[in-house]
Amino acid sequence: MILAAYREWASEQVRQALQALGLPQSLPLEWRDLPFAYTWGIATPLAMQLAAQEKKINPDLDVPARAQEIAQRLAEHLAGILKGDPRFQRVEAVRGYLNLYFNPSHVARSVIETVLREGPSYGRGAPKGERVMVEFSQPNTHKAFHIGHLRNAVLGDALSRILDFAGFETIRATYPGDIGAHVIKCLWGYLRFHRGEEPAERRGAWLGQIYAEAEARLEEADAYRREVVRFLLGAFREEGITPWVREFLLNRLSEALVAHAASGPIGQKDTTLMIRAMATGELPDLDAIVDKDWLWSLWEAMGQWLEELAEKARGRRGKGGEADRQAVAALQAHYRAIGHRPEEWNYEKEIRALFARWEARDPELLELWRRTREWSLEEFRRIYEELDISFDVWFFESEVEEEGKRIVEELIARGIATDLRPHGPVVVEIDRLLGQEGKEEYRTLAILRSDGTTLYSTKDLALAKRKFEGFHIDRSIYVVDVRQSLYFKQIFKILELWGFPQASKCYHLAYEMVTLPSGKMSSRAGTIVLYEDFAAEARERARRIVEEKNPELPPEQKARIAEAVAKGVMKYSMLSVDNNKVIVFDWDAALNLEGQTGPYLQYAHARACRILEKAETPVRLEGDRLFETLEPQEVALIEAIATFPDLVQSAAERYKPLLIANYVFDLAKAFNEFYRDCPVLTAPPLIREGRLALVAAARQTIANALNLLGIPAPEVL
RNA sequence: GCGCCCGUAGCUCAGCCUGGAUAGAGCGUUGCCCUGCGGAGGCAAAGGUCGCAGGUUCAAAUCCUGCCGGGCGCGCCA
Repeated sequence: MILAAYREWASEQVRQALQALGLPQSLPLEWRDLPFAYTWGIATPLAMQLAAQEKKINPDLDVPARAQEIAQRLAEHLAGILKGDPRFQRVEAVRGYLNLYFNPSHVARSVIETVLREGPSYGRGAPKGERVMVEFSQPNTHKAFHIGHLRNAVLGDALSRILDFAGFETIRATYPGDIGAHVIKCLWGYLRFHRGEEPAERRGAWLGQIYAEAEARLEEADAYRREVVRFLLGAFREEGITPWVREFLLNRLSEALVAHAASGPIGQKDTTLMIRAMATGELPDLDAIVDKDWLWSLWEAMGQWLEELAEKARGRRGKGGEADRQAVAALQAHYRAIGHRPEEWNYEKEIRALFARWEARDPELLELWRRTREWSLEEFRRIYEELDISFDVWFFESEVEEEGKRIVEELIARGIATDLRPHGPVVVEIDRLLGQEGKEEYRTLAILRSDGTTLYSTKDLALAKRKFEGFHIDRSIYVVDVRQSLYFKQIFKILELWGFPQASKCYHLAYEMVTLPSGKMSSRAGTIVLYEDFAAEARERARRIVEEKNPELPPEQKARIAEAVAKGVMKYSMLSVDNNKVIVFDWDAALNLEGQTGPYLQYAHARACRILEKAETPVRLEGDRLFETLEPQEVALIEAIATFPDLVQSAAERYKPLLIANYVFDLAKAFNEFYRDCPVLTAPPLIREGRLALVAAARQTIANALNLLGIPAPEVL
């Protein structure tokens, strides 16, 4: 903002110089920062561009030499006309660049004045008159809140803060997943293994454990079922089997299959699947087999067949008899090893029954859902509070289900969606609708299950409508992990086909996953890093260092500082990596308190506070002789301070909190270098006054920038 | 198969949108700096075929094309 004014002034001077020297003025003038440290000015490659242009007419031209010549002439001319201007310091031509240096004291004053005048608003952009909704943090209730969710929440929060500060009217929305398969599974696990239990605290996390346990048991049950079916279909071709045994088993099996096929259309379908599987030797899709009770009866029958076989084998004579007996014994051993576990066989059936109760709105189940849902939500609220993250709107998946179903009907009626029920789901064949059949760009999205129950997409369509119509937003940002990129592309396209003009203003801010050195986090393998544990460890490490550095502080202040440092270290480790980069979570790297970390920034802020506190004099900017001499470190610091407003706009435009994260680090670094080399309190009066004002401005800017990241800036660390 | 993302120092990452001077940090390693406002700091050294190959350009880590490695997506999951 401030620098922009200087840049404009410089541009005007260069334009006049070009005219005076009879050089072409057609090229757009570009300015860039000087690459050298501790200098203050801007540079333009204009002369190189002019020389390149001349080369088109004169191909033999030595471009670098000619560029330097032009730059030299411009520099000489500018030096002449700018002499005496208070803003100007010097101008030079280097390697074809035209470098223009500003009068440091002049700029210093205007920068610092601006910061001190605007205070917490320094860097705030003018109102844009545009309403933006940022949807972020969509954790599932009944599941654990882990560090992947943390990345999302921290990123969305920072983005919201940045957009708001940049001048957009920002609405922050969260969208917990409070219904769906995961909820049913969790409730099943609760009812089956933990009915009536309720821990006194951390009930949300406990529920997450129940969910993980349920998943594990279901997976185990699934493995069991597969083994059973594999044995049923493959026993006759096991190693060491004899023709006599094989024939017997195949006979019994075919009899059973024929009988089942005769039982009706379902039996026929199941039998077909089984026969095909037997032929190919591949396991059939278990979910496709409808009558699982029949499968189970087959399993029980298999036990009897083997008994029968064993009985008959006892009477077999000769060489073959021994082989037969051995084969049967092996089969029986295998059969017993797989075992008889009717409960596990039926887990899946129980889940389906629970789903049915849910769909029928069984009051008892609804009551349990409401109660347990609240356990999770109270934990989410506590986490958000802990992290200083707030929401203007709470959407719930459960609240948009019914509307979603209505929308699907509307889309069918308008020919956008294709109804394949009852043999398939309701789908939107997007590529076909766009007239690009054969292309695989948008593909096909299912928006309602064949049984009429809702999908994630059903609810998202309803949610989008609610955002547009209920909140009159101009723009809609979805902070969701990168795996859903195609999905959101599809949803936005459907919104467009549906006729929402805001569809083009929907943006999926994708971010990469948080993984572990060992790979993906998995609840099955028990490798999920809970937010809770991360935060506890962060607090503990922060507490230890506060204890070490400031043992004399009152305990409650130590606790407050540790809290702030923990927040800083967690958030910064999530924000200082670009969105599209996987964060491989490493405890020591994530919780390091030195180097490019949150506490480094907070430390710089605390140091500035300390100087201001010790000065015991108000910060003033009076008299003309301030900033007459400036150390390079002072110039660098002022420059860093001055770029903040531009950076805010850029971060908002590009949806990149990372820019702010990197910026605060550079700023804090500049401050620490200044701190080291430029004493404030012990300096002579005039210099002391100027530096004190600079410290105040630096402190303010660090605080403002940290605030955009949601990181607290304590006065004492 | 189709699509998206990543590949820069021993490790973790900025820089790429919008091409520009000697490619920057942090961690780690080595050596310094507290009788100065807080050493959670600062200074210095070592460390680079910017994945590879073409192309565009006066100029390429940056733009384009092709390849090679790695990750992810393409469900009646969310």
